[in-house]
Amino acid sequence: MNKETHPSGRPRSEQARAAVLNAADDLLVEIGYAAMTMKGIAEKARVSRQTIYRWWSHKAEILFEASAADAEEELSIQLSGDPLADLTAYLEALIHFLANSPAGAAYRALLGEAQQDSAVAELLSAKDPIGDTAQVILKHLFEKNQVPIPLDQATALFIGPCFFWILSGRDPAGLVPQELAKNFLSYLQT
Amino acid sequence: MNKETHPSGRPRSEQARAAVLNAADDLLVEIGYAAMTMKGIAEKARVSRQTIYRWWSHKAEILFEASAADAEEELSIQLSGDPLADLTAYLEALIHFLANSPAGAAYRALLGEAQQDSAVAELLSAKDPIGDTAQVILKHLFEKNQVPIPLDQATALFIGPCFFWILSGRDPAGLVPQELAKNFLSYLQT
Amino acid sequence: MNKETHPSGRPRSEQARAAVLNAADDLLVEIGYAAMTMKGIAEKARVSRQTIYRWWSHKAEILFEASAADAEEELSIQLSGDPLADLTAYLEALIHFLANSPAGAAYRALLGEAQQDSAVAELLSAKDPIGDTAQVILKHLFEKNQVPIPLDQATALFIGPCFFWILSGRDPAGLVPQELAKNFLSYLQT
Amino acid sequence: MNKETHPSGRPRSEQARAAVLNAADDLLVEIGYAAMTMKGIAEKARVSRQTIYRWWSHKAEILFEASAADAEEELSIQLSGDPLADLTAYLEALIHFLANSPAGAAYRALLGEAQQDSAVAELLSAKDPIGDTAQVILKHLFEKNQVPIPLDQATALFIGPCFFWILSGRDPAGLVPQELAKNFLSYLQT
DNA sequence: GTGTAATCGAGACGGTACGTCCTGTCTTCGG
DNA sequence: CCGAAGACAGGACGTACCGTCTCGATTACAC
Repeated sequence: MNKETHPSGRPRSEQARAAVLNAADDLLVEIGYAAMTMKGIAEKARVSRQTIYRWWSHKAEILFEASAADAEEELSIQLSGDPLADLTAYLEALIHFLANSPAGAAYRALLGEAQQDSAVAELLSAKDPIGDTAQVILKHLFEKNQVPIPLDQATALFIGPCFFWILSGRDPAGLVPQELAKNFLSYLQT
Repeated sequence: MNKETHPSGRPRSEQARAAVLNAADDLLVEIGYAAMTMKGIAEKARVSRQTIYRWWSHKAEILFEASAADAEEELSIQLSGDPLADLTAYLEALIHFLANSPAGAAYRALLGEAQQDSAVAELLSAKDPIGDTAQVILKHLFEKNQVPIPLDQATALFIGPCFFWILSGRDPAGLVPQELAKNFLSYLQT
Repeated sequence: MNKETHPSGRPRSEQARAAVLNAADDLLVEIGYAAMTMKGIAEKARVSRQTIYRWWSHKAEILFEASAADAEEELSIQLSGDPLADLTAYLEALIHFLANSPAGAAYRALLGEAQQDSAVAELLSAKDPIGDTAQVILKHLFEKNQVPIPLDQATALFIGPCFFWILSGRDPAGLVPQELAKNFLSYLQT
Repeated sequence: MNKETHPSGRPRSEQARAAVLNAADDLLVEIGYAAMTMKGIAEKARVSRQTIYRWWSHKAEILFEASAADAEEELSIQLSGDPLADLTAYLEALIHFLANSPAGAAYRALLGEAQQDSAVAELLSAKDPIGDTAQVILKHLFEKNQVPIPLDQATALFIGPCFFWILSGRDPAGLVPQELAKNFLSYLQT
């Protein structure tokens, strides 16, 4: 038996699920997170409101599911092995993600919501697209050298400045990824 | 003289203004930003809804006005002249502000809203309590030494890690202000 | 069969409909038409405001639906066949209706509103409780004798004096139904 | 001393009074009675809201004062001495007044309000433009002949049918003043 | 002239209803 | 059991008008 045994009754409609996630994605770009409503998503997806509430509890949850894969992909870079190049590449991807990508807009919206709503906060800490991908880069980097600080603190030092810069509304053009990467590397060698 | 001559009509009630700001402050602590409503603020302040809309356009604007002074004060530290001590003290204040203070909760809420609402974004960039106070510390620090990078980028490097750490929902106990300050100083000397 | 097949979705709640009409009826008696509000009706009926707006557009429409049946009944008299007796009985019913009955108060309110609001005017002309019932009496009367004037003009001659007397605020005790009926009959014989 | 001795202080502005009455008149024609507001009148008249409330208590009161003179004039006909001609002329004036004149629209609005608001009812019964003018005609008519019924009841018989016809929303073109007058005269001779 | 007093405009105040919107739940029918 | 449709109670939205209030400015009469 390879298939999950179906309990009984009509199975969940994959079509409805996809329609909801697509609608959420589209609405985020079209009208923004704040203006998104459960009702709006349902109508855009041509899906009953009840169906949405059956499978998701917040619009945050929908958006998270809708954008997680995109976020993961946008922040996954090809590792070259050259530390400076890899760090720079990651920061470039991160800046683009946070400042220009729809998935990044979703992330910023969710992070904003997470400041107030602990359910959203848990969602993000369970699977943090930025923290997770950054750790992959750093873990690879640290395998060669012995490093004096914990991985998550290194992550904060690495991406914190970019994060602050963009979330506080500053112009992303003012950031120079290579400088930031160089600075981070020099710190590690201290 | 120096007093603004009253233009015409009944003057604005200072009592109403204060009542609204206090009500907003109280509600933030009691029920949180997301659950705050204009109606709720009006009722708590024993003020007409129209009176609120006459002077503020968003709950964000009210909260901003209500918490700006507190934020400013909490982030203003006594400068000792010792760079490491001053930076450490500021970071301690910042961490407490972001993680534990009501004014900090207001700030995080506003920052979250700013990701979606450009009106709130402007509000914050016009008078950013964190950026502004951090710059004061750094400006003072830089007067002695020539520094190779612009002030605002130095600010990002200085506070970015803390900022990321807390906003991404990590435990503030994991931060060691003195280490962060030391690291920042060592970077400056490169 | 003869039952309307239910189109789709949850069917309209008969309970809510009745609660609204009752609430409107009660409020008319308790506080009067002018003081009635959509909000007040909703609260009294323990019904959502939206539910009211879904089915009625004005308070006039609610009141009309609530009082139409009562009005019809109060103005329907048993025909005896004796012209003078029938006309007198109708005028007595009409005077009581206009001057003392809640349904009559509703009618007077609607007629007042109709002077300003064409939507209400249409409502009343589509189903005018007074005009309609009076015509029934007169039509029956006219079957025997040939009558030289149109039915609606005869109606105006018949009930116009009572109508004017009461709506202009005069004391209904000053009206003598039998005299009015006698006068009307003598006119018909001219 | 023929002038009321002025008590003290600034005297009432005749200009403001006229501006308010004109504004009320204009607004009645432009937007109708229901849409008229005290605020709207004040703004149209370029007058302070307080000034209005100082001298009038309802919009009904304003409108009454604004239209009373017009109503009086429109319903005052030149008496020829010929009963049929005079009655017909009056009914023609009445029909035009109720159906087409702005002053008549004001009257219908006030009468509608009077059904609900006793303050307005008193206003109208104190100085009823229709009842009063009709009585003038009838009183003159009755001076010659002995008449068996009270004046006010004769008034109701005379104008009631027109009154009902128009207020119930029927087309005034369906009324034939001369027929009504003839009918009324024949009744008097019974 | 110099009060004194009631007027005027302007416009803010606490209230309250408006009609709309969205929430999350429910009740139908049909697949 | 799922899903579409849509009605339900509830409650916030931002607006409008209510009638009252507090201003400064104006305009009369009385001293």
